[in-house]
Amino acid sequence: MSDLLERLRGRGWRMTAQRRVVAEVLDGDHMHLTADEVHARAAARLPEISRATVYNTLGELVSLGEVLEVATDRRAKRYDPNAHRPHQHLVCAQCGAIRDVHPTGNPLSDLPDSERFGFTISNVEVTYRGICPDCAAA
Amino acid sequence: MSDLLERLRGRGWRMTAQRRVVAEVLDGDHMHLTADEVHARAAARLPEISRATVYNTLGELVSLGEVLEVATDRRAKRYDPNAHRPHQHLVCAQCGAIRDVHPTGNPLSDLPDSERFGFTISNVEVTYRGICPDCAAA
DNA sequence: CGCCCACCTTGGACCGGGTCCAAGGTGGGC
DNA sequence: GCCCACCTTGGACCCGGTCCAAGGTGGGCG
Repeated sequence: MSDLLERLRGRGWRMTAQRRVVAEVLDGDHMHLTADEVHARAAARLPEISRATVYNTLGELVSLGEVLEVATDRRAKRYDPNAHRPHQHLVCAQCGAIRDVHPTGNPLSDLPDSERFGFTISNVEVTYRGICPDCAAA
Repeated sequence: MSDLLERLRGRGWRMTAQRRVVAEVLDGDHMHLTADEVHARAAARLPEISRATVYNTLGELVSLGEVLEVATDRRAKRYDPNAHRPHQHLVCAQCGAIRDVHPTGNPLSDLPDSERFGFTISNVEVTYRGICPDCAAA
């Protein structure tokens, strides 16, 4: 994702200060930030960026396939910049910490035809839930 | 789930007309209703039942383990009365239809220790997404 | 190099699902 | 049959997210 900006420009994305800042925030640590957290970090560099623009930009990055939306709880969506390697998520039921994980095997092969009800399945999401070491210690 | 009412009474649940109606709505067809849909069906039998009571009752049924909350999209939570047989969900990406499915194998065994980051994992949710036959035909 | 317009940004209103609260009602043990 | 702990109610409120009309600007073209 490091040359994200080039790729976007190459796809005809008009480059603006706001979009650059949002892309750079995501490109930093590989975290799972909420839109509000992205907004806060972006605003630290570009104070008057609006919430609406952050939402717009995140939405575009998602539809360009550069960022993944993850909805592991019913609070805010989170944005995962690790869009180029397939993975699943491990979530702490207590503090909400999220880690990317890479299960072996293909979960799709666990679903027999008789359990597919004629659906054309395109995608499988797996969420592992448990208690993280920090919360277990506390 | 057919003697749900007995079980609840046995657990010291005070029986009221509202709770009975909500439990009966869920006990009917094994569907995945939203709270508003439960409210609508309950109100058909008990016209002045309030939204708040439906939410309270659903919340209690969930914490008693009699009903499962399923959050397959970011719209309303759905309530799954099939709490006594473990299963996963198959969701139509277009119309939102949901089916219970029973994959073979244990998805937990696909996650090597090195990918568990010290978490104590208690639960795995799998959501299969695709297009249902009806939407494919249209 | 500068113009110009298609596209972008903005703040604020609005939306929908859900939660909270204080006041009034009622199941069911005694 | 009484009484109170527990339940229900409607309405206010919360929060994440979306929409909109008005104003700003990147960057292709001459």
